[in-house]
Amino acid sequence: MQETYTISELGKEFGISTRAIRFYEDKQLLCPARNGQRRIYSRADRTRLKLLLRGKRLGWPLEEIKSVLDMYESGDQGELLQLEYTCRKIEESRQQLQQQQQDIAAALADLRQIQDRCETRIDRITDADFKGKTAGGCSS
Amino acid sequence: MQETYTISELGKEFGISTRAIRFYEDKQLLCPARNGQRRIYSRADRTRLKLLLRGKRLGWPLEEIKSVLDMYESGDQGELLQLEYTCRKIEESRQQLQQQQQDIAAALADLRQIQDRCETRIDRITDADFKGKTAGGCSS
DNA sequence: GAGTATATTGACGTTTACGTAAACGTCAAT
DNA sequence: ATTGACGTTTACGTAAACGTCAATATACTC
Repeated sequence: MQETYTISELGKEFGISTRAIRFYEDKQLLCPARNGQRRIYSRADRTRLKLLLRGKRLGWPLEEIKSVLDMYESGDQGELLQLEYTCRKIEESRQQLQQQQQDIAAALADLRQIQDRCETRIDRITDADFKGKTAGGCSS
Repeated sequence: MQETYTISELGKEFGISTRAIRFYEDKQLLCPARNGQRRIYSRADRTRLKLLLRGKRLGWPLEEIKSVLDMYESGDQGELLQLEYTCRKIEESRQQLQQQQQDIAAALADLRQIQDRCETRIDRITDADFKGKTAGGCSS
């Protein structure tokens, strides 16, 4: 594994644009070193980006991702008030995650049901050459 | 439980604005009955809205939520091609959901770690009146 | 040292998901 | 008959998260 990365390397690796990466920096989610103008990303920067994208997949807004990312660095230092604030934020995030877990479980269960009905129906059509009519739903 | 609902009833129940609900209708995610101008929501409409909001909590864009919602109604009827398309969409959604499950598990594990470090640190400060200095991270 | 590739900083455009305000209808209560 | 609560459409505004140029700088390479 490399020590440092260019912006386009990271872009390719994670399948995002360099514009996006610079945008994240603009919003203080990243702050890579510089060689003159050029940005140089350390392994830590890469990890931060990786975590950032995980947050995105979970549908979090960038600002929330930022505050969570900041916990990683403030978790073992800082003032008492800072720490307590961080702890509260963590609790919030946990509850949100647990809500999401339930939502996902429910959604997966629903999808399984639909899939079953769907496949049964396909079998019937392809096997017996059944015919039916379309109806219902939100007609356009 | 009621048979029908007004727009503001649903708004209150789910903690969203009536504007949002009308917007969802605009985007074809809902299509309630009407009494003249007034919208009348059935239990099925309410369920649709409930599922819609679950999708939102999972960070899905409205258009994707729409296509998933439409599966609920097209799962047991429609043409062969329609059904196969629906099946593919379901597979996609499932994979996304499973990715999210992993992300959440990882995020929860990370949070636990940070929380531990955080609490240990708080204990040290409050118990022994330790002092430290702030540093690191993305300085503003 | 001219060309090509990659980088940078602006500036403006775009899409999504609503908020907000205007201007009006309807019905019940006062 | 007017006040107030609720509803309607139409239209414009906005914040987030980038995309898309354009103009410019730096680096490699033949």
